[in-house]
Amino acid sequence: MAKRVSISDIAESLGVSKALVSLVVNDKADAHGISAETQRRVREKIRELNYQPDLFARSFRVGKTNTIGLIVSDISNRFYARIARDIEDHAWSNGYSVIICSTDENVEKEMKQIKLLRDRKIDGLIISSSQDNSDFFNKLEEAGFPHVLIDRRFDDMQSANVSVDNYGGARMAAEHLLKQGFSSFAVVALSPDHISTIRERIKGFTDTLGKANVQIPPRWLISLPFDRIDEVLENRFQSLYHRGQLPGAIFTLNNNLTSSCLKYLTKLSVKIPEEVAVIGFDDIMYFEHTRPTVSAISQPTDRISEEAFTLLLKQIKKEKTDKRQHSVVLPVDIIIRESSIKH
Amino acid sequence: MAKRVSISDIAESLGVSKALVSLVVNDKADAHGISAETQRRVREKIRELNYQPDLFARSFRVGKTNTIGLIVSDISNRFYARIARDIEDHAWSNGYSVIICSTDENVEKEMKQIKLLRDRKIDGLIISSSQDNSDFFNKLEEAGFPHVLIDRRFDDMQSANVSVDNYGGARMAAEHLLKQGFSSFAVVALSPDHISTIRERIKGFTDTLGKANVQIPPRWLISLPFDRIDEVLENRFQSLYHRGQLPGAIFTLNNNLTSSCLKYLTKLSVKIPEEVAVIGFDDIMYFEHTRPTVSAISQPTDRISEEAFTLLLKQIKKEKTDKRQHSVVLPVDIIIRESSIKH
DNA sequence: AAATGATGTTAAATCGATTTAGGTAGTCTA
DNA sequence: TAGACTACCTAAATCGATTTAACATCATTT
Repeated sequence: MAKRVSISDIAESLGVSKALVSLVVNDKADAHGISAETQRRVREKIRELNYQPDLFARSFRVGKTNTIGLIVSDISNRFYARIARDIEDHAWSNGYSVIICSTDENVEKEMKQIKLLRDRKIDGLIISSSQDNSDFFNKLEEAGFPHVLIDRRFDDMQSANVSVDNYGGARMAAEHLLKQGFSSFAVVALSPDHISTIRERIKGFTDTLGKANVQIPPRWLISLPFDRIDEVLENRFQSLYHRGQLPGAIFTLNNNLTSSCLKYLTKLSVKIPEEVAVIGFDDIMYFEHTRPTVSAISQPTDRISEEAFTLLLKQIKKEKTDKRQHSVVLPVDIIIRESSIKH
Repeated sequence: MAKRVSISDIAESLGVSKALVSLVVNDKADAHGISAETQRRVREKIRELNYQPDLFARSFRVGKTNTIGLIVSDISNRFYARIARDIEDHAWSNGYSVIICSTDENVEKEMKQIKLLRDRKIDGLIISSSQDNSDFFNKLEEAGFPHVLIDRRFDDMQSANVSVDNYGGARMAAEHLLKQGFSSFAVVALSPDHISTIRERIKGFTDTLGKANVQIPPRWLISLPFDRIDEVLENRFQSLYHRGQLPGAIFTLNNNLTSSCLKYLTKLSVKIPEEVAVIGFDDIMYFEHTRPTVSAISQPTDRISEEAFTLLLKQIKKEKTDKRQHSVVLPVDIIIRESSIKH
């Protein structure tokens, strides 16, 4: 394995200083009055020896790695997979690489990952956090570390953040179901109940039902632990089914939960939407093709990624930003398909 | 933003050398006969000043970054998303981070990404390559750079690699369709036709049909450009449909293609499987819930990830490996659902 | 002829660690 | 008491770049 050519090799073989070579490489030669002829010779030698600057060494020196971190609960979830892809694209076209971490909704793991990423000297972080308050990120903000929270938010939050109108989306879902004439409702949620998206979606839904004087009884507020969604949901559905206590309509709080509901209702031969209607938060392509096709609140993943990356880049480049543009809330759409149409 | 505590700060405040502190930090103190008392003082000071070694500087010095690269055509494709997640898990539990890149089947982009990742001094690379020959990777192998090819393979390949039995899977699909009594067949493939998975799947399918004296006419060999799958497929289906030339059964070569077929056949109100049957390579969870449910050849993504990471780690750790264990081919399963059952 | 200015270049510090070949002081042996 | 040995510790090189202050030359001005 031939040793790599370093800046010293160029300098020595040309009888000039490393400084000069560095200046040429970084296009600062003119500004430092290096003669055109010398620059030519350096460039020629660089080509001749196939010198490629060691980005790692440079990063070490200048303290910038051109790498950002992306932390989400699970990169294989379609919602986050799409966001990851979009962010990767934006990163790539701006010369950044992205390190991806999945937390499994585990706060401790998330903390370790953030620590590791900072040790690795990433330039910035985009994160959908599982934490239950903003303390940590407020500290990060104070420390001036570039970061953008996506998807989930906190109440007294200083950090830049991009989220969607969860409350509004849930309200649309509720209004739609009410208009269809359903009268009993269940919510299938995720169990760390401090997560803002979950809270807001539940609130949007129940508030709207409340206005129509509809309450959701506790047995229909189903909250599933992240790592045992399937198992627990199947049990709950079974027991509700056998007691004849299935609701008229179910609002599921993310695409995984929607899929699981589909799966276990189907397994019980419960007809959707005739016996139980379903509408979910977060739309994915497959809901167009399932049996029945599934109604969902669709989130603009591409815009989330774009806004988040833009906000992050501004912080990294230390551009002055208006704190009011710091917090972006994007609109959602309701996509009505068969699963929520009253028979 | 308070400056970080460095090893010199510890050394100075204690009146010892940086070397000593480093030895203590790296648990090499005993081996170097540093007295227990001194070690205690160092550790105490480290705690007191909350010193955290700069991993980046360390990486620079020792030439290991504890970072690996993962390059695939599209991280938002469910197949790769799952693999990414699994690899990330293995990496995390072994102290590695992973940088993810999507190539969009663009060889030039792939080359640039590899170059960038190597510049960033990743310790190893797992890649599903879009290249059309093994030259580049053979060079990489010669250079001793740790890497594992996944999913796609090359003929005269030196590099470690993990793939599945594409030929066998395609044969199963063909045999199944023949047994169902279908007599005319189309293949929906991806257009860079040098990709091994595509080639092997086509060959496995056509070979098997050939043995039953069935040929596929050119109009039913549909090859779609990666970036315009939907657009082109819709056109092809429309023209076939209007000329009454739809085949009895379609074999689609990956989960995206399967989804697209579903979409555009449905759009034309073509009944699956009554008018056209469908079976796809690569199973995803949703195929259990689509209308109709979709038959597919299922790949063991978890084992692909596991084998790939294991092989990579061995190379990174420079463990002697038997070249015969260098090339892993995993078995696939056929999952028969409604879409391929003859009416 | 001295001062000033312009032009082109470099020495050396620096980033924060790791590593290796020694050095010192005290004790023990012959 | 010289030499060897032990126990502890350190100086300095190194990884590969960037950056800044300063230094030669030589030409021009006063």
